[in-house]
Amino acid sequence: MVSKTLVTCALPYANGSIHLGHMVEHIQTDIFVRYLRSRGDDVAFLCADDTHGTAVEISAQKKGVTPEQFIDEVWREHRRDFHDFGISYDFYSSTNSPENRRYAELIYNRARDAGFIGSKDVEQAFDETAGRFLADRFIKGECPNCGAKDQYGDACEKCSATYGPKELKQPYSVLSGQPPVWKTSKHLFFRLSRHEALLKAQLQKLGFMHPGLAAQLQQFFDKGLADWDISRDGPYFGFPIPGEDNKFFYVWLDAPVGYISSVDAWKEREGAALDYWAADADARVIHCIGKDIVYFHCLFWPSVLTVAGLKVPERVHIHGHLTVNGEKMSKARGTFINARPYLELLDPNYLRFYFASLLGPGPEDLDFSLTEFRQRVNAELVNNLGNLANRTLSLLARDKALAPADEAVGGALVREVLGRVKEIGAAYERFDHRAAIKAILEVGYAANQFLTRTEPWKVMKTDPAGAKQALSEAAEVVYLLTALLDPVVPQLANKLAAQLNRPKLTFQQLEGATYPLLDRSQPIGDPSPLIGRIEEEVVAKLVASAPPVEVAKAAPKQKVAPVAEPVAELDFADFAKVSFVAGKVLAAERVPKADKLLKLSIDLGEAAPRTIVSGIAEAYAPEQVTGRNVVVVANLKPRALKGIESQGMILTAGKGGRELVLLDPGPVSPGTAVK
RNA sequence: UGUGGGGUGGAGCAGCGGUAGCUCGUCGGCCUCAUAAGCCGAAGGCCGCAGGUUCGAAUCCUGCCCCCGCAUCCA
Repeated sequence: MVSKTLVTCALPYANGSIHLGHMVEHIQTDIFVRYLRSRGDDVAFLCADDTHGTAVEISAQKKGVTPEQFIDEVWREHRRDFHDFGISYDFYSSTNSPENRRYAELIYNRARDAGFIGSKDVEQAFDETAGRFLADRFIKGECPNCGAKDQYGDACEKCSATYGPKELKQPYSVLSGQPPVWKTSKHLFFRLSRHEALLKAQLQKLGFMHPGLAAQLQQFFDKGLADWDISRDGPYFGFPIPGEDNKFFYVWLDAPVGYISSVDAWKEREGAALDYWAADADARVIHCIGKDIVYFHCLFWPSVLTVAGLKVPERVHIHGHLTVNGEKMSKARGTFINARPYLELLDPNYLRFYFASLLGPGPEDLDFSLTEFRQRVNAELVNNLGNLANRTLSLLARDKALAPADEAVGGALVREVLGRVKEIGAAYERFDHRAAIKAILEVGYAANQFLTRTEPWKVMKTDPAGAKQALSEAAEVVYLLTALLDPVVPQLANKLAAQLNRPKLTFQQLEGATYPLLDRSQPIGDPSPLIGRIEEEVVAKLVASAPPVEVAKAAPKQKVAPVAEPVAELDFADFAKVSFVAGKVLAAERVPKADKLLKLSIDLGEAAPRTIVSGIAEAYAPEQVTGRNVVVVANLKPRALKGIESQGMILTAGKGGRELVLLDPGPVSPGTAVK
């Protein structure tokens, strides 16, 4: 058993606000950490903002501030959000810190010395106006294959041809609109492939990660581990690479380093991190991440740490994502709920309890259903547990005195609860918070039953001592709840403790504890309702409240969320160029290896039927479309999809996927123009 | 199509070889200390489908269907 534990959450990207999706991770980890602390472990709980990269730079530019100013403001906001949700970070740092730079350099230098850094010349587009190299997605032009305009530099969205950005015709920079020039630049690569055997072994290590997800990573070995481009040419918002001229670490290199450097920042001591991260440190590291960034944490990160002579995490706990009312959080549906609007409407303990009651140890998604949220929290937290405390303490509050413990009469209920403490702690430890909550609720039921059975409010009139005895035993259970509930709803545990007029219990104290736990000579405090119910109207406001503009894209920054461009007005002349024609589907078949595509043969009244590939396979089976009349855009430039040339497009209505309907021109003969 | 996860009463889940269970919700009754809380009871399921193994399968095996995520991909 090691003496110290470092626990981290994934570093939120400094390009947007904290939302309820983030909170799933930070709340469950906070529960885990609070349990470990309660049990007496020496835990450091750290996190930081991930601040570098082009996305942040561009956001800052748009706002007319420097990147440093931008991330500083976001950092304050993030820190406040987490604080207000009761996330008990020992320190919340930033990757744009001197400590982080130092460790990024240290790791890089060690990797280089170990021969793990290679270099390769990469010819890249350069924007002379903007004075910077252009990543593939910052350069557009005409597809060399099909001539489609405004295609990105790596692949054509129209004909799915892949090519290098240099092959684009009429290329232009997205930043300046000017044609780029071609420059060769040296890029540095991390030789991940050298660690294949080591990583395979790492993934097999018991308890390191979810076995199913480890199996999924197998595909990367099958494809062959690719070496990893870790350098970007300046100007780039990040750290310069030592020994190189105008080269910077790619943001994903220095981001996880934040797990290390935040220890130094927290301790305000250079090298403090090595207490945890040195290969032989008497400590363990546990990361908590979402399933979207498994690759980085379970392949790249262990490899980097190993080559740098540092400790590989003992455990990477991977959780699922949050859906709202069963669907992905969406701005359009108003279900994209940020942390701040939630806090303005509702007590954070509700959400902490609700998430806890749903969170299992695995990577399954969990749903924030508004009705479920309100019903469960009201029934379980407020009615069962909150009311238990209140009904017990209210009766006791008449003179605030407890009965002396009498083991001959009482203690059965308390002993029963004590018998479950271990199980509850074990559940918290494996992130099976819903199992912990379930057990705690059973404690609540048992105590409520006990009160119904002993009827102290009635007995009080005939046998005051007996009633006191029963109430005091119930109060013991409430006292136990101060420890059991503390990881999930710490503020409420504090409140209970205050009403009992005692400090709250810890799991450590509960270990080997026996009845009675309460010092019966000490009076209790003033009871009051623990927490009120969630009102339906308030929950409704949660989704009704205008969703914030900025969408925080959790981790993979390389995927920039597409911004909906306003639909440009179209001249009638241009519109008239489009030829809509009625057609009849003669045959349809699925396209192999594509679950959205159907290959259709369509009669347009021409000499030969057209082949059109359409993304309707999720909504229609081949036999369902055969024989149907459809509307076809007949003069669209042909484009290859999955190697099949599609000679047109069929019109559909709906948002896509399964929700999609073919437009029917009615009973007209193939070739009839549609206007 | 590949890959991972999953299909158990209205909802969310547990059970993973031996009489189908928990919470929420619904309905009925009891109680009145308590935040219109609590307690008791009821209705509601051929455990995705079809085979097989077994004395016995929700639980093991085989095949299939459907859902979700990732990959591919959606003119």
